[in-house]
Amino acid sequence: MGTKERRQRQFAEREQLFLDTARELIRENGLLSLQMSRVAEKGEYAVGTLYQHFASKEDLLLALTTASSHEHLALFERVARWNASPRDRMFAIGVADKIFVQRNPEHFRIAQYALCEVVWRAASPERRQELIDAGDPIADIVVGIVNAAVAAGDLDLNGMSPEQLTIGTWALVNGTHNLVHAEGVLEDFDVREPYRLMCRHLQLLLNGYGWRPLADPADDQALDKLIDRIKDEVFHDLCCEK
Amino acid sequence: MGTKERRQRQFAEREQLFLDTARELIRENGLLSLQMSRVAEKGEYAVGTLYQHFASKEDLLLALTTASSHEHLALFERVARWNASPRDRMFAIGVADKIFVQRNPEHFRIAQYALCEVVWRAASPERRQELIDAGDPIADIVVGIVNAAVAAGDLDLNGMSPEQLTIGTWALVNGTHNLVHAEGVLEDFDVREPYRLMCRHLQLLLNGYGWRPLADPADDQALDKLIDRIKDEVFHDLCCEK
DNA sequence: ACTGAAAATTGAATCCGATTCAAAATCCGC
DNA sequence: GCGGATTTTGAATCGGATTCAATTTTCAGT
Repeated sequence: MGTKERRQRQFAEREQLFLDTARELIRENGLLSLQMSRVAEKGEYAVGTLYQHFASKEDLLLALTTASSHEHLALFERVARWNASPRDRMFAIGVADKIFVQRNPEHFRIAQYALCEVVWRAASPERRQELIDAGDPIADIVVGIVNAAVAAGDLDLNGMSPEQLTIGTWALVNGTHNLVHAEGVLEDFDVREPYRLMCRHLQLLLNGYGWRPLADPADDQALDKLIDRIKDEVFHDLCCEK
Repeated sequence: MGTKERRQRQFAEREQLFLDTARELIRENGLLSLQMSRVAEKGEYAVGTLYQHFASKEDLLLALTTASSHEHLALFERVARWNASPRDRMFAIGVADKIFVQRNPEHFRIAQYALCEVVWRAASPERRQELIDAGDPIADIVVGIVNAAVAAGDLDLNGMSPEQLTIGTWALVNGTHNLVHAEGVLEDFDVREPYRLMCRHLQLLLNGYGWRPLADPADDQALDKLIDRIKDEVFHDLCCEK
């Protein structure tokens, strides 16, 4: 009597297929030319079937964003499980973020669009809730590390809540992502290593919170060693690049 | 023989009318339900006439963003002309930004959407260039103040260029704007005074660059006095709020 | 004031792609 | 193998952006 279960499984598999197909089409042709009929065609189903899964194009876009967020969370969870000092884990969050961007190069373009009023409002409440729910545990992990850092005496929040610090750094990180992924605007604009700049500014922010400096900024070797250690201990199976 | 000139003037006036009308419709009904036919109707022209001005809906959205950016620039130019220390002028930039947001409450929602790949790519190259050009002088003013601050010994860039510092702070400011203006996502999320948080983080950043603290953070009165002075000397005709 | 070519304006018709839904195909317990 | 339930299909519909032929207005020349 496993019929129902099999059907559910097949349904879930097909949803994944559609998500992968859409992502591939976006990667190939850009978000602008994404068409529901093409997603269906490339997935080798009729449009009606695609609409069994996603009530609208907007729902599909939110679902894509949510799926990426789950991958994002999975990376952060490795860090949360990593048995290391808050200082090292906070740095590992940065490494995780970088790996996430590498593995989901289109995520921020899609997310930026999906969160715009026009797309957000057009999507169904259920999909919106899913996306909200996907973000919470990601923030929770960062807040947890901040709390651990405070407990370890690495950080002095000076009356501010861990959530506030997290939101503030999120604003910086997200602003940088948007800057980097802004389509075209910056074509002729020399943004030199914006992520390195972001790291520096994060460091300055954290220093402002009494964070013990991670490493002597001039000591690149110590930094590289830490990054290698994180890649080795936390993301060993994901870091193919040398 | 001023016929041509008059026609050009009338054309420009009508363009302004359409922009105002569109902004009003967005304020009333949201970006999602903006329709070209409604803009034309509310402006009391036929759609064809609207299309004389804007090649597409996307062009209209970029034009709206560009127009707001010009207002943004006008506020910053007051600061640039203000005869005060770099430190005070940098603070005045913050005040200018706040006034801008108050006077253009829908700007960031529109801009966030306009810069998404989908809208950006669909717009005409001319409109895109206009928007890019509108942003440059805004950044230049901030860079100029940063340079003045370095010259005055208020700021130690430590090898970083003023442009880089400006981009980094832009990422923080813009990330905060996006956070605050994100539609709906944060409905049930307690973002306590995100702008105050941003100011604090900006302060920390600038401190990290050796910026002499603006004021004793505990000395609210000195801060309020400075803000009052800025409103009085720079924005006297705009600050209606008590 | 009148005329006709040029410029501006109009809005009905077109187009495109998202979405629907009645029909056809498939599944599954008997 | 049957028949009702479920799933899939894709042609038809729909909504809104965009076009463009027809109409109206403008205005220099008379």
